[in-house]
Amino acid sequence: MGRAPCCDKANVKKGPWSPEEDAKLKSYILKHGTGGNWIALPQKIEGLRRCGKSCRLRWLNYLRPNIKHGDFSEEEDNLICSMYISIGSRWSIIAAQLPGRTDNDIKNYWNTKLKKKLLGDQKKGRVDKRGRGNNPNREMEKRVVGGFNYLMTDNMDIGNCGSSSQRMSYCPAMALPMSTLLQQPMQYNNHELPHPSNFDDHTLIRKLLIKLGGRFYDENDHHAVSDRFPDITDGSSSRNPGHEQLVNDRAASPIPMSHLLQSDSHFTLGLNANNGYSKEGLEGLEFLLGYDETIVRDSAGLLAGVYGGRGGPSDGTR
DNA sequence: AACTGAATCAACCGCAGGGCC
DNA sequence: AGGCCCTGCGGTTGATTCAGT
Repeated sequence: MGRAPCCDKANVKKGPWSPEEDAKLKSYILKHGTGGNWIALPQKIEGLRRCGKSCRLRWLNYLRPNIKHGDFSEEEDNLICSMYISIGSRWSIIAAQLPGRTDNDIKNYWNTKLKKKLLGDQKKGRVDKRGRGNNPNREMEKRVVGGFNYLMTDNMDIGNCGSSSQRMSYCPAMALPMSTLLQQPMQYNNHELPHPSNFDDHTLIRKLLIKLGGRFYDENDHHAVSDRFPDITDGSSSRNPGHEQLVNDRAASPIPMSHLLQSDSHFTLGLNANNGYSKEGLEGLEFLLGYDETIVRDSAGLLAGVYGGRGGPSDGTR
């Protein structure tokens, strides 16, 4: 049983591409196109002993025209961070918003630089020879990211952001300036994984949640919409096309807080272990919020509700 | 200058999903 | 309906480069 290999592994070259290989692939594709079949492509190129998958990757990430390499701008940083917080590691979707950037580039950039920037520039804990391994930072990152992903992705139908034709595309109202995320760098004991109760930095995440949650309203609170949705009325975050329409749409139908707290609500995060939510997500969420169950429940439900999320069961797989 | 650990990034791998037969 | 094949995606690996001592 098992899947047939995509190519004859014994007869294909692996590893870095040589300039000659690049030239062959590039000139062929520019002349003839890919023919809609990457697997068959290498056989058509004289002297190119590469797997079709490898050709595709090389073309998409390096050879195709208008690829942008090198430093990311502050604008790009902001967009990547806010989109990561919004939709998680959907690199291809994020890349689609950054002309000339590839998903691989963005992924690498996030993993090597932005994540550290976002989480603060802590000293390293125990690491292996290659800087990987089981150290407190990585563990914390996993949990923080797990919490973010759970909050921001698992409970949201991001397809509700923007028009249906732009399903899975960037939701501009969710963009946060990098400065917001960085205003309170994380600090913790370098030598051991901090227990959530000692993890002072959840205040940063809370700030983030509060900022995001600011789009919510409590039906018992009769403040004007403009008080609860300042970014809608001050125009400060309207640099993205379509933003104004989107926030106006939201202002027209803010979600009552009571929806969050109904056990059968689409917007509620149940904390019952049997409800199917991923353990990893809940742990991350708890970690982020210092095991404050009320805040965990309210924030997750709130975020899910704000962004049209469905609090339905999830097995944690995609 | 040499060594070592950390950072970077290109490339690989396995899987999921969709299209086609 | 079900199996096969291909594409695209995200996670991971490993070679190379960089920086610190």
